[in-house]
Parts: sequence; structure tokens; C-alpha cells
Amino acid sequence: MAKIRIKDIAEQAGVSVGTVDRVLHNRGEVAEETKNKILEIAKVNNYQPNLIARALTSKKRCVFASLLPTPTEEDIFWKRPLVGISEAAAELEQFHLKVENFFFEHYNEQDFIKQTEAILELNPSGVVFSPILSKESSEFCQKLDQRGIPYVFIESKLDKSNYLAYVGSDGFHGGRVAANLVDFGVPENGDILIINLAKNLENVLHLNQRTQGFLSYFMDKGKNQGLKISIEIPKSDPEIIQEKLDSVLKKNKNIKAIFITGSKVYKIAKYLISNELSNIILVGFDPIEQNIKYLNQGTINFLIGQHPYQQGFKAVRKLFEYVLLNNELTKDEFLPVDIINQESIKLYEA
Amino acid sequence: MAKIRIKDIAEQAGVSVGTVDRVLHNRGEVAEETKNKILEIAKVNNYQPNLIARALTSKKRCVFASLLPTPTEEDIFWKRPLVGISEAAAELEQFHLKVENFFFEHYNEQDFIKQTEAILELNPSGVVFSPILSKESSEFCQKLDQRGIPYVFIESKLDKSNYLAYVGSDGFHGGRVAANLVDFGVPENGDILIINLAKNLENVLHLNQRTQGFLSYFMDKGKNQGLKISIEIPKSDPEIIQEKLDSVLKKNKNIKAIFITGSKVYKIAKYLISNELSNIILVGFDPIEQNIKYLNQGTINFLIGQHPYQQGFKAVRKLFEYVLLNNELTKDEFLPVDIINQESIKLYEA
DNA sequence: CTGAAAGCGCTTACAG
DNA sequence: CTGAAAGCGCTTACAG
Repeated sequence: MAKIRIKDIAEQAGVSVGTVDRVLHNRGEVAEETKNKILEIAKVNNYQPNLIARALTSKKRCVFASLLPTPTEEDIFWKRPLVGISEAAAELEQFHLKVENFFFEHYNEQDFIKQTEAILELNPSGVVFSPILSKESSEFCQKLDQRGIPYVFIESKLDKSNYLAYVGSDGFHGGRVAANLVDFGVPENGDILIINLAKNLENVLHLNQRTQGFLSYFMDKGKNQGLKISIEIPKSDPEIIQEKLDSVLKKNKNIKAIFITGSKVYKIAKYLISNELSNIILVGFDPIEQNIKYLNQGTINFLIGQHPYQQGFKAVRKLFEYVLLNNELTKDEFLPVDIINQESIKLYEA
Repeated sequence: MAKIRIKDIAEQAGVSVGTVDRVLHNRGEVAEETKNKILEIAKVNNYQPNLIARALTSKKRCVFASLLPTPTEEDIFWKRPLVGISEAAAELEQFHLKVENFFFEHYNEQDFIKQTEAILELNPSGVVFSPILSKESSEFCQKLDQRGIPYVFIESKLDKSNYLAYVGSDGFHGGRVAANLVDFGVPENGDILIINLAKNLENVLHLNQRTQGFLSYFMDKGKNQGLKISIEIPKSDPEIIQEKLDSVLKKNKNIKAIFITGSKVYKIAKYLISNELSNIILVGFDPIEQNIKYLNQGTINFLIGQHPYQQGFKAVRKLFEYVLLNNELTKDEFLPVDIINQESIKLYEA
């Protein structure tokens, strides 16, 4: 079936192209009857606007917003999705699409709320963000829902919200991949320590899911028979880590591997080095600068990456496809997970 | 600086847009003087054609060619780059770009030559191919050079040729990544066997590079102190593998890990299983169907992937950027390598 | 050798 | 509520 144009619809409906355009864009001022007729013809013929022509002529600029933690010394991790977002935006610029980036201080609820207000003020056609602060995020979702603004999650998601799509890894899956790695290297009778390092554990769903995935692996199939000890360290100051780990490792002399559910692996690596425990296998998430340092030294054995670049890139693409193209989308797009070792890091670029 | 249009150039040069278009497209029939003036103005103002407008109006269709081994039962590996090529082509279709895919029977020189002739016949604006047959490929390169047709390599490259760009992994790097993996799992005193499985070893550069990379790792830094034994098996029939491995393993009782430099890992996995040697660590390349089967069974411990999809995708993009956009390109784009284990394979999609 | 004009498919005022 | 016309930046015959 040849592509149908606005002109063709106009002819079939016995009206002018201006009228067709008005109904297609809901610009009102069209008789109900004419409107239905046009909509019907468009539907039957599967009308798809020619974006090239639209881009050439339209002055309208569509804006999306992104909201991510500020990439800081502690969280450079957030740089990569930003690059993905920007590159997707650059590609879509020809279609008059723009992305405005907002940032909030990681784990700072007040700042997060402030930024969400700024976004609502902007009234974008779509939003990309990471609901790492679940309570505040779900309130934000409600407001977006009210205004009919679609939103795409990256990094983690809020299942009970009305999100358009999610692009990111599956925490459970990431935990299992890590478990498989640990299981390959650890002696069968060695014990394994799981550490959750986060300010506010309830708010960081994905760390929990990773723990679950990790444990589930050993319930299903792991060959390791040792204990699986799970601890939480709410603050990550060196002294607190020192104190907590000293006590755990004293009680448990047989720990041969440590799995960190988040990206602050380097803090544990530091501890292991200063306590001459570098022979313990150490696996965690995200090739951020500090982690790479210890990976290169051999203290960290594997890092698990989550295609942060792709997350940002694809999230913007999804918004584009939904808003401009009216395409159907895969709601949950689970990206594969990367296993990174001392050698593969050299060319890693997420 | 605001974007300059053909119309602006025409005004500045005191001619019509038709004339400007003629010189910009080398359609001749323009006085030398006028031509130079226009070229000068275009250059000074850094004229960039508006591709959107061009696409809307132009009837010209630009065609690229790809040449890859036919994806067969043995080599499904070649499916993924093809998907990448097709998806890049789909995205660029709006700019009237088309890619025609040619296939040759893997390792069949005659068929390869036949296909290259068909491509020259088509006279495309660019070619994407993999020079796995080095002799025939370099002859093809020469012919392309003569005709001024740019070509992009994927998977491996011919350094002495005049290629536009290369997109793929670095064999040496892949070998090192594998070595790091083996080194993590193998006992310090275990011996390691390296197997090259290929019809014609001279023609498959990358297998050699991987061996070199693998060995270099242990020269630099590996903790493993065992022997590194390298063998070649020119034919991969089960009986030949059986015979060869029986003899090697009989002579060497201490082999704890095997590294396969190519993608026929599954053939070795079969051997290990039927000889009850599954406890030997097995690492090789490419998540093709047969390999995945043994990865899931646990006979293969790790597979190394090479982003085949990205290779195809990016190769087409490069051609597009060079031919249509006149952009400068990174000549050698080394893609990162993927480490795949039993768990990560579940979401792997290259 | 060169220019004027039509057209790609859509959007945008403007007039009625 | 609706239509006719101009315009986005480029390409393509066609006329001279």
C-alpha cells in the first residue's frame, strides 16, 4: 500500500488539507462530522505523517526533560546516561526536538522535589528520570499523570506507577550474574559476604533486588556450599566500614568473597587493601573511576556494568517514538549486563 | 554563525540557485570563474546542505553494498552484524539510502570472488565487508580503490589496504580478556591449552592475534604458572578433534583450562562432555546458538562477544557520514568486548 | 552556460 | 467552521 498523504486524505474527504491538518493535530474548530470522517480515512489507510516534511516546515519545538543525580566525584556513574541522552538529542535535533537536563543532589529529597517542580513549570512533552528516591518519585509520577506527560524510567523503576517505559537492567538479573562470577572463582566451601551500602535502603529498590538475585542463584544451582552472610552499612565513611567489617570478619574467618550490591565497591576495596585482605574475591557494580582504579590493581575482580549510555540514549528514543511517531513501545526494556574485568575495561565504554 | 543556504550563496555570488546547485554537485556546465566564486563562498561560510530538505525532494537513491559470509548452521554468528546493517539502513532510509546485502559461502574463495564481481557490477557508493579471506580481499580492495569506492571493514581488517574505516574488536585485546578470565579461575599450577580451529590459518588473522594477546597476558602479569600449550586443528570433524585432543591430553595430564581462539567452542565442549572432562575450564568466542547450549550446561564457562550488531550498525553509519555528510571519521573504531556467562547470556543481545 | 519555476509533504497565518 | 496560498531548503526538468 502506497503511503497516503494529507492531500490524499483531503481529497477523499472532500475537504482541504488545512482542515485535515486541523483534525490530525486536534487544533479544533472542525465540525464533528468532518472530523470523524477524516479520522476514519486516516485510520483505514494507516496514515503516517512524513516527518521529513514536517521537520522542514514546522517551527514548533518539542522539549523533553531529564532528571538525574548531579554527576559528582562520588557519582560519576551518572555521566554516561547523560551522554546517551545528549547524543540521542543531537540525532533528533533535525526533527526539532530538544532535551533539557535537570540535576539533583544524589539522595537529597528536598533538592529532588525542587527540580521536579522546575520540570512541571517547563511543561515538557516527556520526561526521563530515575526513581531512585521512591517516595518523592511516585509523587512526581502522579503529577505527571495528571498533566498527561509521559515519563520513561532509567536505572530503576516504580512498578505501581503509570510509566510509559523503563530502560535499564534488571536488578535481580544483575545479582545472578554476579553470583555466577563469584561461584566460578570461590572455593566450594568458602563463605560469601553480601554488603548493602546505602544511606536509605528502602529507597533503593535495586540494591535489594540484586541481593535477592544473588541469593536465588545459590538456591537454584551454585556449586558453592558456604554461608551467605548479608549485612547493611548505612553510612559509608571509612571508619564505619572499618568497624563493621572488622567485626564481621572477626566472627567469620572463612569469608572468601564479597559482593557489593551497588557502586561503592572501591570503599570496600580500600578496606581490604589496608587490612591485607586483597585475596578475597570482590565483585560489585559500575565502572566508575574509583572502582576502575582498584580493578586495575586487582583488588576488585569484576565490575558489572549496566550500559548507562544505552539507558539514556534509548529512553530519549522511546519518548520520541511515542510522542512524535505514535509508535507502540516495549514497556520494559531490560538491557543486558556487562561483565568487566581488568582487561576488558580498557575498551569499555558502556 | 547562522546556517547558510543555497539561496544565500546564490545571492552573494549574483547567480541563481540552479547554478549554485550545479557547482555543488559537480554537474558541470558552469563557467570556471562562476564555479570558483561559488565554491569559495560555500567554503568560507562552511555551507552544509540541509539533508532534510534534500531528502524531501531528491529522487536520487544512494546504494551501499555489504558482503558477509552466509549465515549458516555453522556460522549463525554472521546473523547479528546483518541485523545491525539492516537497522542502520532502516534509519537512513529517510535519506534515500539503501543497502544491498551480498553473501558468500564461508571460506569459499571462489564464491567470495564471484560476489565481489557482482558488487563491482552494482557500482555502489560504499561497501561494508569482512576481509576474512585476506588474499582475495586485498584484490577486492584494489579494485575498489581504482573506482574510488570507499570501504569499511568489520570483524577484522587488512592494514596495508586503503580502507576508510574499521569497526570491530581488537583480536589481541580479546585474547587478553580471555586470559584474565582463565587466570581468575584456573589453579596457579594448572596448564593451559590454546586451540586454533580453522581451515586455513594464514587467512584468519584474528585467531592469531587472539593467541598472541592471550599469551602476552601471562608474560606481563598472570598469576598462573602452568604451561601454555598451543595447538592447531585444521579440520573440525569430531573424529579429528577426538584424535588430536586424546593425544594432547594423554601427554599432558595437568591441563586445567582450554582457550579456543574462535567460535567453534561447542565442538570442544562436545568432546569434553563425552570424555567426562567437563571440569576443565573452557573459554571461547561468540554467543552462537551451539555455544550457548554448552554455556548453559556449564561446560563452557565464558564466551566472549564482539558486539556483532554494533559492528554492522556502525559500519553503515560511517559510510553514511562519509559519503553523505562529508564528516571526518575515526579510522579504527575498536569496540569493547563482552564477557558472557551462564547468567548474563539470558539478556545478551550483542 | 544560466535562470525561472514547479514540486517534495507538511504547517502556518489569513481571509472569509 | 473552512479553504487558498505561501513557505521550509533543496532538486529537477525546461527554456533560453
